[in-house]
Amino acid sequence: MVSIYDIAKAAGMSAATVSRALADNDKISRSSRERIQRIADEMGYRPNLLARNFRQKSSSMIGLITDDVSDELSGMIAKGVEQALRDNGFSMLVRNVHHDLDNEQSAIDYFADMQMDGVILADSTLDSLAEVPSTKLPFVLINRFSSAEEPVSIVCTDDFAGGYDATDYLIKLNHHKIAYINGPEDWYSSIRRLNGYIDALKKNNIPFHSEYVKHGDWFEDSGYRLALELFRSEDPPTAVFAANDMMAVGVIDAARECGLRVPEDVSVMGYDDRTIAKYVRPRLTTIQLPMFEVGQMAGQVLCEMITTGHVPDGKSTRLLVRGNVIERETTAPLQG
Amino acid sequence: MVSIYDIAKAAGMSAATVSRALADNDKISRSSRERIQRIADEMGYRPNLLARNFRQKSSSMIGLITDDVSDELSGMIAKGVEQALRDNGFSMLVRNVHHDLDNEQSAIDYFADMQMDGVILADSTLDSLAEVPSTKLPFVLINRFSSAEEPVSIVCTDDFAGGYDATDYLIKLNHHKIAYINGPEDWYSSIRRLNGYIDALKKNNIPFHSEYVKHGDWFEDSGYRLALELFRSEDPPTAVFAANDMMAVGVIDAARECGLRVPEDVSVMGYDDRTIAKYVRPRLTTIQLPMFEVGQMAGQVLCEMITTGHVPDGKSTRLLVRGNVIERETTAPLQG
DNA sequence: CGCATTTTTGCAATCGATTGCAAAGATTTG
DNA sequence: CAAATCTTTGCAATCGATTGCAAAAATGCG
Repeated sequence: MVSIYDIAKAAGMSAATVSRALADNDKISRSSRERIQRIADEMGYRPNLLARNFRQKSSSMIGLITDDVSDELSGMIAKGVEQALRDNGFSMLVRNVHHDLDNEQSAIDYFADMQMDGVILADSTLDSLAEVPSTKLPFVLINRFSSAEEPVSIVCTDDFAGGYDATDYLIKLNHHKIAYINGPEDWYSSIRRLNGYIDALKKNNIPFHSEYVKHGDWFEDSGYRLALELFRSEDPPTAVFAANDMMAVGVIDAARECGLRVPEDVSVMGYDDRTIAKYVRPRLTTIQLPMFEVGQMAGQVLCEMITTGHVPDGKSTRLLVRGNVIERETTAPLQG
Repeated sequence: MVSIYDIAKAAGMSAATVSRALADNDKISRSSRERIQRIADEMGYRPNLLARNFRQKSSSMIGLITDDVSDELSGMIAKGVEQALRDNGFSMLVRNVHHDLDNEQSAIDYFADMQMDGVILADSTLDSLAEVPSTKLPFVLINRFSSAEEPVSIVCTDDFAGGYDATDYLIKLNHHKIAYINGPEDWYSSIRRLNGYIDALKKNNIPFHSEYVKHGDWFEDSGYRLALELFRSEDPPTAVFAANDMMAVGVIDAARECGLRVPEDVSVMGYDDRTIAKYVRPRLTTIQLPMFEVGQMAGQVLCEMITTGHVPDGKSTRLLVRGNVIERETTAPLQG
């Protein structure tokens, strides 16, 4: 490998001059600069970034901690993060921690030892126990919360608004008997979506019936079972809002099983807008979460923190990203 | 930050000794080793990996080049790669190149400058023009081919076998009129799957009808349109095999539109086993590709190349991974 | 031309670790 | 007890760049 010393020798100048010339420093005369540049090209010089970064005490890399990149939403986040980082001259190291706090801590330690410039902690499926990570690196949280005192930067999808918008959309379709199949009770995101649901009912003067709220486990089958209960109850709902798309698919199955047509007899609303939402029949109306943009924002915020020297004003940044209702085929105005 | 020199001072020994002690080198007496270790812990010493890697001329990182991590299959590959790398003490830098060869080249250059230990080039959607990358780094290709002389390592899903197995599965169900909706004609993977389809017909003494082979563009809608043509033709097929799951969903739509029941009147077979296959109704029978394992194997092979010093025997390694038929609800024995 | 400025360049230290070789210290052995 | 051997430690170089400061060269000006 050719180093700046080799170039220096070939050019009959010092390594310092070569370094500055290649950095296009204007302390070096134009003629020397061009000559050195040319020689470097001829010799096929490539800078050793490890050496440079080491000297500079910054790796120009940031670490992305995620539970599982192969999850569709996490993948979108990763893509957005990578995009923003690249635009800012950073690159992205990924570590899947599989819902394990020990893995997470060891990833953070590794990042710190590697002199990473920052960390993004994305979308922990463990959000019930999401904590502020212990690290001195600048970091940004995605869809996680912090109970700590210190200011943190967070980019989050707006679960409350999502719950509200979904419910409000169904109400606008004249539905009053709207059931909500939530995720597990102890998840923050579940709680926030539920609050959005409740708020939408209240704002529209629709009484809240606790029998209309069920808690699933995010999986299809729980949506199916709980919807069955709802459809077979005394006073079945005319619309069901599920807290994710998988459970919504289960709801559609349950409706079919009960001889109910979707959307004519019952409307179904999902959440997340995963790919499956476009492929099930009827196509699922759902809340789309712009995860790519969320990742991008998180990346951007982190880069700014790094560039400008950590936390802006020593204050927490909290970006709430609102999703959109994507109207497809599982919702329709209430008949009669 | 505390360095080994700080520890050396505190311990009254030289930095060399500290370095060796922490590396658990047995040239250092047990007592010194323990004392140094203890002091390091007390001072909260963390090794600077950038310095270490720089000195060692190896970053312990490998680069993953992919078109788009947010694609489900690429995400699975990335997950498998990361797993294998971590097991071997490497970490993974990801770069999305979005089907752009310039991006790919610049990513490779960056990786080389960064002193990465290797590169994995995954799953180019551009496979028609997949070429051997120009790099001196050890690399492994995933689902790509090389037209070059030099030996390369490749991990690939077995498209021929996939095409064969899918077709054979339908034949075993007594179908003889089997249509195949392929991807674009100029994709290698399309060609190989088609050959598998043809071979299965031949082995089972079923005449090949070119009217039964159509070329789509991988998207749902092309599956729909081409299936419509098939179902409305003179002699409609009793089974349709689509070269991916998206097009298969289109086929199901077309069948429904033509008043054909799936699977009673027509069987439908997909390819890839994406998540949507489990969520469409009826659930899609398809060829499952173990992408996680593919990624893992590629990672493993690369780590071995790096550890043992590049290409084994100077010969190409070519691992072909066969998928499995996942029986679900869109296929059934031919009636009557 | 000589002195003051300005522009270019080089010296040498530095970042934090690792490592070959030699030296010092400890232990064994005849 | 001295010589030989083995164990433990330190010196100093090295990896490839960057950078503060000083020196050298070029230029300007009276």
